[in-house]
Amino acid sequence: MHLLLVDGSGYIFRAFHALPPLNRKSDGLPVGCVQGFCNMLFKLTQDMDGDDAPTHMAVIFDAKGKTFRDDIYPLYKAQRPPAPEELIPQFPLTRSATRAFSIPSIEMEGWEADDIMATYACMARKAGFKVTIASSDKDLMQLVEPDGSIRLLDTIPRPGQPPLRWIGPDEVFTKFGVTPDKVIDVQALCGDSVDNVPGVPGIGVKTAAQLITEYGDLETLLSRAEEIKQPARRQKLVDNAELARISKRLVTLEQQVPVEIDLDGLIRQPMRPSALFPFLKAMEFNTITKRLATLLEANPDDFEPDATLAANTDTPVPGAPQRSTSLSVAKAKLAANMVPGSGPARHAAEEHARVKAIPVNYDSYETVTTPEALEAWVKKIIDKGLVAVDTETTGLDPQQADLVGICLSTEFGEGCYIPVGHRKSGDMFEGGEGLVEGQLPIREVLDTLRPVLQDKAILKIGQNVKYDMEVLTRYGITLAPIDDTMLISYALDGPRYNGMDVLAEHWLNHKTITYSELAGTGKNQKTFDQLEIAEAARYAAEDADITLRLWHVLKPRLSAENVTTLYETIERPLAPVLARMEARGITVDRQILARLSGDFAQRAAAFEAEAHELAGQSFNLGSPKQLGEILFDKMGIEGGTKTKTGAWATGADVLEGLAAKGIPLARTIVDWRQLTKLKGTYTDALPNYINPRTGRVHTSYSQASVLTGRLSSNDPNLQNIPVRTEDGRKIRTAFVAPEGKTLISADYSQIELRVLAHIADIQALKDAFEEGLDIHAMTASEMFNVPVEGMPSDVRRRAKAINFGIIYGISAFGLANQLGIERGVAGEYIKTYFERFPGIKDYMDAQKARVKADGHVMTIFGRKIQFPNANSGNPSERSFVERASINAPIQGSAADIIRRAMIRMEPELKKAGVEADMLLQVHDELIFEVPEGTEDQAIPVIKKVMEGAAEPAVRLTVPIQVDAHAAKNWDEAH
DNA sequence: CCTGCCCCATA
DNA sequence: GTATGGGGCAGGA
Repeated sequence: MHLLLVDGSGYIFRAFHALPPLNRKSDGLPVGCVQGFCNMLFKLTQDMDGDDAPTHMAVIFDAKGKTFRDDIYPLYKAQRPPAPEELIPQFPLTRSATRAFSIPSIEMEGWEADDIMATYACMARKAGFKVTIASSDKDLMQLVEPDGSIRLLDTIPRPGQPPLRWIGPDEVFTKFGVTPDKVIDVQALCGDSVDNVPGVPGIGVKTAAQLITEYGDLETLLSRAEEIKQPARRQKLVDNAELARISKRLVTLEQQVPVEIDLDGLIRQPMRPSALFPFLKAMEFNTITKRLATLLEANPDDFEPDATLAANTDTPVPGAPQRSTSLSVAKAKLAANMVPGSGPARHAAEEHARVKAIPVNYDSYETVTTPEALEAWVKKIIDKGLVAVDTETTGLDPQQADLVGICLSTEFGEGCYIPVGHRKSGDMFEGGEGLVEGQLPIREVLDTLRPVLQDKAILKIGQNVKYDMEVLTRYGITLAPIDDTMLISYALDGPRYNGMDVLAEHWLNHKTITYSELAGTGKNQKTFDQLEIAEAARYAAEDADITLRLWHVLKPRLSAENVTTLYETIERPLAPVLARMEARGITVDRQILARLSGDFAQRAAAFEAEAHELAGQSFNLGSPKQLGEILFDKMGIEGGTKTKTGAWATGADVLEGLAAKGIPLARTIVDWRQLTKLKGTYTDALPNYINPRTGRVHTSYSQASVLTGRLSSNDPNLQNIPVRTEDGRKIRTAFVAPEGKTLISADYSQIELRVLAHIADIQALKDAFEEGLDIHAMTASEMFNVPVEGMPSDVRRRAKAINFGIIYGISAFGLANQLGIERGVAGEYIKTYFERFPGIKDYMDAQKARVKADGHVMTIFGRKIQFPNANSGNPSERSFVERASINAPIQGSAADIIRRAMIRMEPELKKAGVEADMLLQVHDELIFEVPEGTEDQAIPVIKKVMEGAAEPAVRLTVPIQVDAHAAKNWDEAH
């Protein structure tokens, strides 16, 4: 028994590249490839004839669409150009050709041809077959068997070489330097630039083969990577272990594809003139027709050309065996990836168990107070190639806090604390005087550690490393490269377990010492420099120890759960970018804010007096409770609603309603609230955030707080600076460029609607964006049959609300509230919208189904957004999850896009020779500071980076538009 | 002094 | 209808 498997897709591309480009038949259909394909197929069967002729045969093709490999690594084969246009109609024709030759043609959605071939080869070998795979694809070399039961056959003509070249174990060894069973391990390390398999950067086939030969296999190599002598090579492997594991999964062929045809279905059939000649004649392949006519002793004139083949169809050839029609099997997830017992998942589980089993031992921690001890730690770090680092400081503001100590750990269960800034508790007014004795001088410690902290070959692991980076930057140390357990956890599980204490509790079942236990709480809480060194050391060294443990638990999960790409391409590189933005800060004009505060205070006081007058009594306008009682109890206004705790609702929408009903007090309160809000939250608060050292305001971005992947900003929050009202915008005028500089604001136009159009594949929306239309007006025109020209503003406003509603997972209830209309009317609007844009409903239903089935939805860049209560018994909770699951991929994909833009921005600006400092991010907007007069150089670069940020990982099917303006303050630049 | 609630600023 | 952070009030320590 002998099975011949033909790599059909390989044959097509070979035919395409080997033959003169445009060979068309008389009706213009390009068929050059089909012709080449037929010739090669025919020649192969002729060449294989003889004593050892195949008894079974099939041609296997790649199916359209994604495979499980795209889930593992979205960049897989990402840089492949799309198939040439003239090739596209020829794909189905090659299937028809195969069937015309009475050979089964097999392809399955969700799998590559290689997987199907691997499956058949494996099946056949077990059944005692000999297997030949006609392909020169090196990825198939992993299937070669030492006993010769599976071989490849390379039939590409090469000058000076025999037409048929067998590839057995020896040939594989020549190519990869290892036996066939180790080929995947080698490929995992060296990668493949053609298919975009990453491998370990900087490791080629030779090095890979040498490493695998020495360590036996990939997993052993990775677990013992720290033993490698060459520092650079060791570091590459330690850093990129997960990438290697991913690569291995990408190159490993699946041998368990659920094929529908068994081996008996592949028994060779004689060529049948009734199948063959109608096809060949339709294709107008005269030469091969003649040759086959001779061979089969048939007369082609007895057959009519198959008319169905004149067009571009995949109609089966009449008379061809039924079983050989193409298969289309629904994409199924590979069992191997789901089972916890398999490769990366098992590795992750084992690491978790190993780390968890070792209890925290505070006695094992060391306090470093001598140069010798410090040197010993440096040596340990160099030997190990990685270190967990944590800094202890006097406060929480990374732009102000002073360094008090550094903790390190190279081996979990161990750790040290290096105190450098503990102060004596001297007189209480000065807050202490002088350093506690017995600490190494801070300069000496930093100078000793600097080489390892900046060493490219030593990985620094931290929890919320951005903080430590900012502190250390102020002491002249650039911490790099880094890994961050908080960000790894965020990439895996979202913001669910933020904070090291929660992570330690959850993953290690260990309660860490809390800072309150150590330093007290409230206004008497000690700052870190006031703590006893011995006490501080336990807490601090534990931080480093736990961080390293968490890293060992969490890092392997990245590859086991297909999150490596997200982490490596978005989260990890973003942290240093944010650190620099925070360090730069932005100039805020104190005078402007002070003037505004005065103005707002005066006007608010007038409103307050007016309100007391109208209410007929004095009361606290800031108390919703008192206000509600006055409006609805004392004044007896009808129609008030209660909040869920039973208090009167007095929100702005309620008050607007009352004002419209002719209650002047309501309007007065709204106006008063607006002014006091602006004053309290902005004009009074912001000046307190001006850093005395830099004279600027430094917000802090949280990279790991938001479910959808957005950033959040706090202390102060610079992502909610007012913009909608005139008074509000005045606050923006206080955000200024310093002398000699200009601000640039660049914002994505309608990014979320564009993302929606792409994800949900809504042609009407895409067309509108392509044509640069006013999207809300277009929607209004579609929905209400009103021409865009001269459209009343209220019609557009309604459409705009609906568009936003769609993004938010619309409900009739919510839309009615927003527009102040009846529920029923809102329901009709939604119905009409779904009719006009039918794909939207499909998208929404798909997300709802997905979140129920998987417990998560995904952005286009593979960020998973978890909804643990997707199947909650509580109906309102469930509806909430449904709406959020509709919104999350849209908001999240947009968030991923701007994150990618931010990561690329600095290098691209530098490359373009443009000096521009990125200062702020406000979800769809980036703010820069540039030297005055260079705006026109900076803006095009900024726009280009932002507009192209999705590429090449995702090719968006809508244009992305960024608007950018320059001015001296944020209000005018926006 | 801490916490929950209400309200409101942004995308 | 989505996602946040923060100020002020009120109530319970």
